[in-house]
Amino acid sequence: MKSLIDFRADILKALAQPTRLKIIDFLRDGERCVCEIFPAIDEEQSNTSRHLNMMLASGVLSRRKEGLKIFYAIKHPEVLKIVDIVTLIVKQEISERHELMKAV
Amino acid sequence: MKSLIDFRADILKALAQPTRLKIIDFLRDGERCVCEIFPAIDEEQSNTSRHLNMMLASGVLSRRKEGLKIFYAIKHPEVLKIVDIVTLIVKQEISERHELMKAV
DNA sequence: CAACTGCATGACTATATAATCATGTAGTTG
DNA sequence: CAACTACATGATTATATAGTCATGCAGTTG
Repeated sequence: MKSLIDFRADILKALAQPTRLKIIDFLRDGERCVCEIFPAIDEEQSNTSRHLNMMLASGVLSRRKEGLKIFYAIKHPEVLKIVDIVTLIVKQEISERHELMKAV
Repeated sequence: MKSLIDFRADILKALAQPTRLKIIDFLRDGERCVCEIFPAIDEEQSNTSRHLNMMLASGVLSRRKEGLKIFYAIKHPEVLKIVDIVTLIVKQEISERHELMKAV
């Protein structure tokens, strides 16, 4: 049986990959069908589909069917908050490493 | 060369693993030496050391030497914010899945 | 300086992950 | 119903990751 900590790791893992981050970024403005997503992030349809299903399973995305198309959306708006905080940390890290370079 | 999105994935990856989450949780109250950390999270010293070094490299932890001991600490307080948000999402997910069970 | 302490790392194993190509399938349309 | 569209999935490959055991190494102490 999965513990609470495993669930937390699953959510974070669902965000911790470049292709998936690109998808999250693209879904910021709202739901999109797969046919829009994979060209936008420049990945294969099959690969994109796997990542979408993975994020669906871990509870990061939600899915809606409409005719032939399937629309994915960010399920919890908090996810975007996380991504934004990470962006902030990265900026701090980069400017810090930049300072270290200048010091040499 | 690494892109910004790769750096973001690296930070998230550093958090997206049960053993590392346990370490983060244990470091909430401040810096600790390795000799305190690995018994607290009930992992081998070598394994703990690898995870600590990994989180150090990705910028999640900082390190301080003092005699024989090496103290690790959470470098960016924002990291705790992220973990807290994830906990919130997990709780929402679990209560939602609980509702689904009742519906059956 | 010999023995010890605290941590890191090499070598290895088992497992997970990401990506690709080909194919399958549900639903739509002429 | 045949052809098509949009998406998912099987099979495979290459690479990454987590963990273990043994060993190395820096710094401390008697």
